[in-house]
Amino acid sequence: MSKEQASDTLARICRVLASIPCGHVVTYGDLAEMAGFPRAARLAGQQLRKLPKDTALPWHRVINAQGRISLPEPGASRQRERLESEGVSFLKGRVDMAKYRWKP
DNA sequence: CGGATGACCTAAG
DNA sequence: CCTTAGGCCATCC
Repeated sequence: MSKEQASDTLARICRVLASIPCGHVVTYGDLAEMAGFPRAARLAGQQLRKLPKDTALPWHRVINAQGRISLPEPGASRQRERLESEGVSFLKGRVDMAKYRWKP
């Protein structure tokens, strides 16, 4: 794979990421699929890991299919705070997917 | 070029 | 609810 493609992959992920509405969430699998990479959930995480910590993109709106934070501390706390601050509540450590999952 | 890697997913015990 | 096992995919090294 050339560098060009790798860079484009991140660009695609970011494009979708930026389109996620405030107060909603998507799974890694969804993000990958919407970016054009069906079944490449792990790729989504790998790409998100590249984002600078001060990015303006809503990286916090991405969680795993179980509705749980899939990020090691201290990131997990920061993600949860951001989500709660925009209206996404947690119950038993999980997000109510049926209610907050964004599906266009 | 080929195995290792990871912010994953699902089913099953 | 926790653990194991198998599958997946592009990128990394």
